[in-house]
Amino acid sequence: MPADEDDAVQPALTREALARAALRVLERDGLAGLSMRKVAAEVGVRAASLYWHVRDKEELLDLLNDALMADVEAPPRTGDWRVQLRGYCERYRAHLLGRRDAAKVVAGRLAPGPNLLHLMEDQLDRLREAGFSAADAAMVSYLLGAYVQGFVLQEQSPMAAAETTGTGRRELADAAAERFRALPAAEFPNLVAMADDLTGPDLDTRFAFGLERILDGLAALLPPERR
Amino acid sequence: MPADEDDAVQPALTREALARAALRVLERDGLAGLSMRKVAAEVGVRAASLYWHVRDKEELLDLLNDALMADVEAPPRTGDWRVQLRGYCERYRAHLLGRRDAAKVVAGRLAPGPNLLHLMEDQLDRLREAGFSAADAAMVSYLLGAYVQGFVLQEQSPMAAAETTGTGRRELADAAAERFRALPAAEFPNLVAMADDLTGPDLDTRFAFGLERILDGLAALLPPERR
DNA sequence: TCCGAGCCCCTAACAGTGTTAGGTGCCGTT
DNA sequence: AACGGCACCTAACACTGTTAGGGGCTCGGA
Repeated sequence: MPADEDDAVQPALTREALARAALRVLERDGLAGLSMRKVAAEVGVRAASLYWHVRDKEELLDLLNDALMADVEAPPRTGDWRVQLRGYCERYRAHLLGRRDAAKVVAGRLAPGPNLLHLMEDQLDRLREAGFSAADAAMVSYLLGAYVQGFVLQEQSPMAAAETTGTGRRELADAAAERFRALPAAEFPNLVAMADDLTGPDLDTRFAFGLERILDGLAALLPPERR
Repeated sequence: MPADEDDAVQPALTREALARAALRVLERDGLAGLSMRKVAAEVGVRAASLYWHVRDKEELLDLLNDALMADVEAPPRTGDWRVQLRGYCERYRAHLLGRRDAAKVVAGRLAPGPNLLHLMEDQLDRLREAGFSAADAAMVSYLLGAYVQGFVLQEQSPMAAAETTGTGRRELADAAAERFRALPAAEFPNLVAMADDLTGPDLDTRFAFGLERILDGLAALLPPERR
């Protein structure tokens, strides 16, 4: 049984090939279904052989983490800082949303790989050019990262649940609203009254809302003529 | 062998007792070391018996999730909306930081338990009182949740690493700065130049920075006289 | 008083997990 | 021709979540 069509192109079993194989397994079976044995099979090898190239499963996940960051496209370098930063966050979110369980893999993983480093470099460069101080730029980068990772982490779990249970996102949101409405009104007056507000707006507009608030807050850091 | 000093106080094996046991195992062995067998042992029972009270490990984690949210103390209901909201986020962060792997457990877990519902209720109430519209209040709650969860998730992983490797946080940050400085300056000019800015400020000030930016952005939603 | 029902726990096992020890063939160098 | 190390292998270990089936225990009804 041919294990992998890459074998012709990439006969050597490198760490990069391992990362790509892990990426395919992740896409197929999700993070919970990603095992050393499956990744090994994907490259046509038995599990123990992976430990020649990689110390741990943890190290393989680090590789996978960087592979996940491979093709995040940076926004065009046109327009003011606000549209560029917005573009960055939107594309980053879309990228994570597009790969299965990406947020869970990325979440809380230190040791940024080369791909992420390039992204940071580019982002910091634009922040400096926009007029943010070095100290502020570093903080802003951290802030934006925390927001979009946190957001995607929360929105991607229901996506996975919807996939496995077969229910659509609209039905899931409606069910959530129903749960809020069913709460005892004496104890949770706001949750009951705001059930629609809490579950109604789709995640795109929720993400955009938060992002615009943050950008508003960042603008106050700049001298008035550069806002 | 006595399994648990709670046995005298709480002889019945309820779901709540299970959640508390899981909490103790989490504190002792971390999320990776939390197994059904260990939780069972903690309540003086064998693993298979847990499945009488709980469908899944997933369901046990839902219970654990809510147990984790048990004693987050709300800030005093004094001062303007800004100090109250800031207090909320700071306490929430401190609470998560105080329990081992809390962020990883909470991250991306849908189905809020009763404890979290009470928190949301209280927070929404204050937002409404501050003058935010129902739609805005719902969005703001979501935004703040994403930010602090995302932030704590990123900062708690190094804490775990520091614990297991025995190195202090300061040394860890210094090592990170060193890695940035060692990068090829032609490819990563900003990362190299800003190494200190990126790793220097401690996480408390980084968290506060992002939070103040967000609060600034939220203020713009309110009519000028209520800011 | 006996009997069944349901609750709550048990043992045993299954398939699968990460990881290590030790062995084996091949390939380039000396 | 012998050697060293690279890159794989088999076999096994301890552990995981989960299920099947069984056994007491207590209760309500006949």
